[in-house]
Amino acid sequence: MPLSLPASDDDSQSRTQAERTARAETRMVLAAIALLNTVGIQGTTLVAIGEKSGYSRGLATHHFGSKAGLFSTILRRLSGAWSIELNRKLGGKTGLEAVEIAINTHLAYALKHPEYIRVQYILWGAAIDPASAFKPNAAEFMQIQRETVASWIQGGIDRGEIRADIHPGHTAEQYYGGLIGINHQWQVSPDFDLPAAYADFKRNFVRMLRAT
Amino acid sequence: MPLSLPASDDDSQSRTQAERTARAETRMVLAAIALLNTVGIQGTTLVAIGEKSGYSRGLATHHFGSKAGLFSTILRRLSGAWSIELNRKLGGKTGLEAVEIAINTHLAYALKHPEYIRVQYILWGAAIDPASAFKPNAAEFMQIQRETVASWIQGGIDRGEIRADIHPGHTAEQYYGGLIGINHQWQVSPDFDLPAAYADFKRNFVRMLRAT
DNA sequence: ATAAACTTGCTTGTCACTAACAAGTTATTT
DNA sequence: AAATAACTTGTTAGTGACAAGCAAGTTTAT
Repeated sequence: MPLSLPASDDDSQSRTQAERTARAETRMVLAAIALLNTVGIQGTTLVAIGEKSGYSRGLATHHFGSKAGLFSTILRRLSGAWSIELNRKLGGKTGLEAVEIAINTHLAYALKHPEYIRVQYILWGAAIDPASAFKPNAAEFMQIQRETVASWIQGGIDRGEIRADIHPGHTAEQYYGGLIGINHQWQVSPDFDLPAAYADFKRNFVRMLRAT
Repeated sequence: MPLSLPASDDDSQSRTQAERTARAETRMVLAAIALLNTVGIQGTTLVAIGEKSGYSRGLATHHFGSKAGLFSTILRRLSGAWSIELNRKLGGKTGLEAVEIAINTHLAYALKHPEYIRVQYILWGAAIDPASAFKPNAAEFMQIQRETVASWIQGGIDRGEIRADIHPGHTAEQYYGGLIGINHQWQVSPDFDLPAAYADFKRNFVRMLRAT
């Protein structure tokens, strides 16, 4: 499920129902991402999404059911696009190498697609809210990511390149916590030096893992 | 500016204007904290705050000007209460000891006042939004906290107990990032083991700092 | 093959609720 | 008692959500 529209997105050509729906959803998701980046959650109204994407004011509500449903869909799409990118760069590697590649890919992705990362953190931030309907969504994604990281670490331990006294699960939490915290500060503080923070984090984290 | 009301908060007694205003603000802030913990940002309406705190539906708007003004006030109050607590525990210490005390105090505070920490992270989460009016508020608080942490680290370097090749500013970012990330995961994942994550973080962070 | 019957996608109408402002009322101060 | 500050009530534009209707696409019967 790619995030962008097909290259030739010509209007006024016949489509099957499935294509029509997919096209409408993608266009609305893209409109919502653009709106979230400029006018935030409050400003991203269901009416504005429908109209900005070339449909009626009612379609977003009809299609996503609710504003929370829309955000849930966006998070799923963004997570999917990120997973594809990461796996492409990883190529099945594990251990220290996987950790380093993952951190590098995180930074590169944040610099290449800041509008995606920004939306991801806007929505993750909103997911903390007790009434957030897409909290399970965010929690599940993090859970899966943590388990992936833990498996890399376990692989490194098995191969002897990562210290044996490290707990993969807890360490994956530290890994993800570090990334979340760095990105959070970046989003809030306009002059935050993201590359420097990533470099520091990578150096410290790898040094902590490495077997002596 | 304490977060709670004075011990004897008797009704129907004469007050000065300043007392009246302060009492109203504190009662509304407490009502808002309770509402944020249960029904979230959307559910925390200005009408509900006024009525829950024993006033009219219009007072919250009148007093805070806007919903963002209310949240800004809450963040200022929470930050103030936290700073007092931290300085009480620190007693002017710096270096490795200060870092360890600060992390311990963070955990203890989160366990003792989860409703305060929760609101802090709900609002910090909302501060990521591009349209957030209290983003400067959150950014300033983090900035000050980072500078404080950097000064502890500098003190430790001067005394030779912290490695000299460490950059205090960048390391303070890593410190705060770690804490933010841990708390974020705790807020989103109900079964997250906060004490274990704090223990891990403290061990790794201190080991990274310590001069060999 | 084609047209009617049906299904699904999309639009318009409507309603309860909210933030915000303005104007009025009550409490404190001088 | 006049003036000022705190608080309340009246009102409005705008939002999310739902319901009913319309149009495009798909299936089935002849």
